[in-house]
Amino acid sequence: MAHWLVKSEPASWSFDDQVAAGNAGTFWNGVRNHTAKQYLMAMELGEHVFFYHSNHGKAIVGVVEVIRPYYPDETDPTGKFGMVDFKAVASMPQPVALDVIKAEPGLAAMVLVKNSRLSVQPVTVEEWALVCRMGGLAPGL
DNA sequence: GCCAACGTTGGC
DNA sequence: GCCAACGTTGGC
Repeated sequence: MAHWLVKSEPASWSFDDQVAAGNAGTFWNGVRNHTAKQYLMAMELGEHVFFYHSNHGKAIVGVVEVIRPYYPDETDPTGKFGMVDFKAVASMPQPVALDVIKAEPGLAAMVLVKNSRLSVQPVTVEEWALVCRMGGLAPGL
């Protein structure tokens, strides 16, 4: 099972919005970048994904689960990009802020640190476990 | 197919 | 609100 991280501007779509969508979940789109698309396409059913708030927030605030793998996004006029469906799984008891991530040597290689503009990114098993621990979340998630 | 110009993202 | 980094576009 691979792990991932997606970014969302909370003013347009926040983790609270995701939680409000309940177990039925909802689509997550807005990817207009081919690298991000590659990762989005690689997501499999049941995989877990960190939910990061960019700009206002700048913290990993929760975990979502892939409940429907990649499918076309009809709102994309170019027809090139697709989306997945997520449902909220857990919110971080203690959100893990970007400056804390940057200060943690074990997370220095995170894509979030190295390529801050990529909106969908892979997370290694080690990074996943460490961020969960820092956020006060059970590592099994 | 190269590369300059432009647009967008996102941290500060 | 500014600006650096990066992706994309389009002229050649």
